Amino acid sequence: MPEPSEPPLRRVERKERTRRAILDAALDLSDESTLAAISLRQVAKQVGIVPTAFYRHFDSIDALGLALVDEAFASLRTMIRDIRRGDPALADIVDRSIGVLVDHVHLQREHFLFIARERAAGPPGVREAIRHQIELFERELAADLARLPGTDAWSDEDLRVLSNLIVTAMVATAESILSVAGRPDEEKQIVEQARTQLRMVLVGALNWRSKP
Amino acid sequence: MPEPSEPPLRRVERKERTRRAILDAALDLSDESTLAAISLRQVAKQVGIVPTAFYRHFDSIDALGLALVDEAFASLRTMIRDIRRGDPALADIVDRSIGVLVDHVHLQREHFLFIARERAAGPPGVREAIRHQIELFERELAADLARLPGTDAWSDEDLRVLSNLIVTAMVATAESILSVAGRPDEEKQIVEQARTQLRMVLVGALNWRSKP
DNA sequence: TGTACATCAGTGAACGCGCGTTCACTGATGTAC
DNA sequence: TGTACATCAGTGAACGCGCGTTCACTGATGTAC
Repeated sequence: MPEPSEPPLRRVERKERTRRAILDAALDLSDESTLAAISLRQVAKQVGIVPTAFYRHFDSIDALGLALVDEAFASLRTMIRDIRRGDPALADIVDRSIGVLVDHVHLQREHFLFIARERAAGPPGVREAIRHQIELFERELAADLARLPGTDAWSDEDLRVLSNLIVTAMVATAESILSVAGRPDEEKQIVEQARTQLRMVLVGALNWRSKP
Repeated sequence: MPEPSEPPLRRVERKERTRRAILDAALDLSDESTLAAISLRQVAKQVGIVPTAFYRHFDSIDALGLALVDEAFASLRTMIRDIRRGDPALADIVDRSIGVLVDHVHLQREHFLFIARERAAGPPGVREAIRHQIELFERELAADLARLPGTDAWSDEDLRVLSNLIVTAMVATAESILSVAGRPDEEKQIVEQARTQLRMVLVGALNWRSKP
């Protein structure tokens, strides 16, 4: 009697598996253009289900988009946790942060692409959700910055402004890395550029408030 | 005998007028989502021509997209010229540059929206064209920065890095302004934030190379 | 100025296709007893 | 354990619609003589 290596899946497990396949297919297909341009039928075809079965999992492509935003930012949050881990000695904070960013851009390539693209071109609800998540990141970064030595005299406002500048530069760095995928020399240049930028910004920050 | 106020249009003039109407309609329609999601028939309908007449002017929606990139950047270049005009006294360069940017974002709202959106989500050729144009801006800005006092000892590389950081921050500022359209209070905050960021970056730049 | 012909922006019918959504259904899985 | 019924993920036919593209055309404008 052959030993069954895979126990049969429960109904809920099968459903979850199809849901995953739909999310993966949508992420994959929208990489070719954008969420706004893919059809329910394309997704269903790629998953291997009949178009009407889609409705058992999502109300619309827009609802699917919001689920993808949640997923993408969940994976970004593990990145932030990695950056936070270890002590924030100012000396190597730049190198370590950018190192983690680069690693995650490669590991979570599709999620970064999705966010970069739909932030600007997604359905309104999706854009809004992404904007909100990025704002949350800025707030967290501002709180982290407040813990660094040398920022004691800073106003909350200035912390947020600096945080926004850093997040903007990091988003742009991630986009640049994605746009030169497969050309390691150009990527190295971008990474080096990001390091220099972050250092320049920190030099500016450390010399801030000496002026008005 | 009534005096004819409008002389009859030549055939080439009529054609040019239709071409303009097509470009305007495409810009208008893609504002609702993205170039990748609008159809030739939607454009034709908005212009008031039959779908097949579209082909008298463009080979495809993609070709139309490239024409829009050219137009959008032509209008951006008038902005750059405005910023360049007048002497580059470091004192008010930040306020003046951001003032011009804000004015142009309002005047050329649709062009800025188009670039922000299609940069991330447009057809590949369109993305490429936008990326190229932004790179040209960075080079020009680097050349301008080289003429400022205090950058004599800078390497070309560092000038490009600083230029990229500034352009990135300004693109992000333009996007933020567009996203809060019609809420002047929030816009004021964004503009104030952009000023502070640019000053922080310049403080960093002025103190650069004192370090390694 | 008048005539004959060429150009060409825009027309309109037609095509096959993929779209989102409706509906009644099937049949395996789950549950109550 | 066995039976009877409920649930529900996925099916398949059908709908009306908008899509890009083809083709032969019209008729106003332009040009040559």
